[in-house]
Amino acid sequence: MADLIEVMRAKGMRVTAARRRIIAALTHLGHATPDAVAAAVATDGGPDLPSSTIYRSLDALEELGFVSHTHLDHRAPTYHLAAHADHVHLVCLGCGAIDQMPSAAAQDLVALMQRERGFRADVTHMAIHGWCVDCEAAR
Amino acid sequence: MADLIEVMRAKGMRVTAARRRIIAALTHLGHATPDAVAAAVATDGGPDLPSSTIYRSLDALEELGFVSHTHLDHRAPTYHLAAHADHVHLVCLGCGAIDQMPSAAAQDLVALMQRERGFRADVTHMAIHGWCVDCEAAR
DNA sequence: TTGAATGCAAAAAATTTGCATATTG
DNA sequence: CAATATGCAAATTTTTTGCATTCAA
Repeated sequence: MADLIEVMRAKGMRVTAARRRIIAALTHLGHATPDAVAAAVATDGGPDLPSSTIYRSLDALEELGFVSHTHLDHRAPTYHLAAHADHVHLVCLGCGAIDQMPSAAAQDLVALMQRERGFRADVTHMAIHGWCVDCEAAR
Repeated sequence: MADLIEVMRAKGMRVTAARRRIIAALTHLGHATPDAVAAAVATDGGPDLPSSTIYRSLDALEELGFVSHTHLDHRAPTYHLAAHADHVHLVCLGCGAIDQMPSAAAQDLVALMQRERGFRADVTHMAIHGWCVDCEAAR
């Protein structure tokens, strides 16, 4: 996190209280929707943050590369720190359960995309939808 | 599509004009946001469909398994017919370009998830984010 | 006939924007 | 001091819901 602060400054981006609190919330939550981030910072002792600040901060941090997001469920974008242990999400379409596997599981796919398309994929936190053992059995 | 109609009836689901038009729009468009579907049906000669009907129909068709959706970009869910040629989407975080590769490219990953977690993944139309050759070169 | 879907209007969510003010570097 | 970010209010955009009416089977 110390380096995150460094990079923010290096990029001319300001290290404000709001951003520190949002980063702290993400660190603590792991993954969170903008709404969940708002709820989290609301309980850290500081004043509530308007949603505009939440959105703008997440965007800024994402542009910087320290935060990214995926769509785990139907509607909400889920943000997380890039430094957060990287894994892919196995989202069950039946019960909604979310399992994880190390991103390395996708290394062959990544290599293939690189080789055939010159595409440098970021499969960190990628969401893969399907059916978990239990729901699959029930079908 | 004939079988789609059959299955709809078999499931006790009704084959209405609205649904036929929405299916036709998806067939024609390939991928489309609810908004794009609305725009498409608005030009097929019939009356405009209220967004509530668009949403409810897409949900119903998705539940049936004939339609599914992914999140290609930041905000909009993109729907497509399950029968639509299956591929994974390579979405560039830089320029937004969307390339495709056959879903088979992910077969190793699918096998791994199956083997280690009993998870039956549907990688059809899965979105993979990253950087295309050009944007990567520009970084 | 009768349950399923539609259409419409209104409500609820989610996200974005403008602008004056406060803060950071 | 100058540029950047915040806070707040308002506007957009997107999605959902209730309910009377219509339609498919």
